[in-house]
Amino acid sequence: MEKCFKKFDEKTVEKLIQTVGDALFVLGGKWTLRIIIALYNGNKRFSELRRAVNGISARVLSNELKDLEVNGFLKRVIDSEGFSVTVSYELTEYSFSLEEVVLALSSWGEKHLETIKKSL
Amino acid sequence: MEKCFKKFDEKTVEKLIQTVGDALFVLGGKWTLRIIIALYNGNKRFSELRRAVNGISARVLSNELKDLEVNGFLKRVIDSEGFSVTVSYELTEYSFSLEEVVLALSSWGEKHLETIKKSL
DNA sequence: GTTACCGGTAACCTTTAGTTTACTGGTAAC
DNA sequence: GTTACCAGTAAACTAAAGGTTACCGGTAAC
Repeated sequence: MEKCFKKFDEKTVEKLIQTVGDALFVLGGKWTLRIIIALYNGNKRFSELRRAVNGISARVLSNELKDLEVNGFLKRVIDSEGFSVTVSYELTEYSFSLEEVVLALSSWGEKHLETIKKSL
Repeated sequence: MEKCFKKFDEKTVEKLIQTVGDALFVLGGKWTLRIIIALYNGNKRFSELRRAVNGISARVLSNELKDLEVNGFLKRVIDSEGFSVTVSYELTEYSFSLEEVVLALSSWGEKHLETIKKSL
């Protein structure tokens, strides 16, 4: 039960610490992944995102969207064809490289919540 | 290239946002996962952890270890058999439910770093 | 013409996370 | 006996993240 867990050697652990750290540096924020996920089922406008990502303030959403654009996760799409200009946000292909991460976090988060509920 | 990404419906997205949020609430910190990973290749003592998890201060490590123990990720093991008492930290089985998350984050983090290097 | 939504921005404030420095009492090596 | 490692802790601080309130010009409905 104990020794069987020692499956990683030192070098591997060192590398895992580094790469997981790199990933969390980008994705570890409270809102980053939630915003990306909210765009998984199609483009959304600013106010739609505010509703989808419950609890986020306009200021934070605005800042996050800028960061996400700079980091290549989404594009700001301006449509000036109609009477009024509309802005919407569209994921880039790069965002979809996060699918594995999102699914792993999601299924762990779900199990974790169950575990907590049982222990109460 | 666009429509093919719309593979999640609204309900699914809503649930993903929730569960990923729950997971990040526990794991999203700067140090949490790094400490857990550092223990993957066997128990470590306080000062060993400080060295393994580069850059962490004693205070933060101490606090994190308390949280991790309360949340059931590790046990503080006191060995008073020798001449001097030694303390070490041991992962619980529950920590190993994180393997998928760790591997997903790690491989994404690695790819992300390459992407950034190329774009410079 | 007033009310409301849209896509934000600015200024200010609070909370959380993390750092630094200094210190503790005990063991052990030189 | 002094130097150093061990496992931390306390206090005081800084930095970063996030929240609150108020506001902007524009469109559009009633």
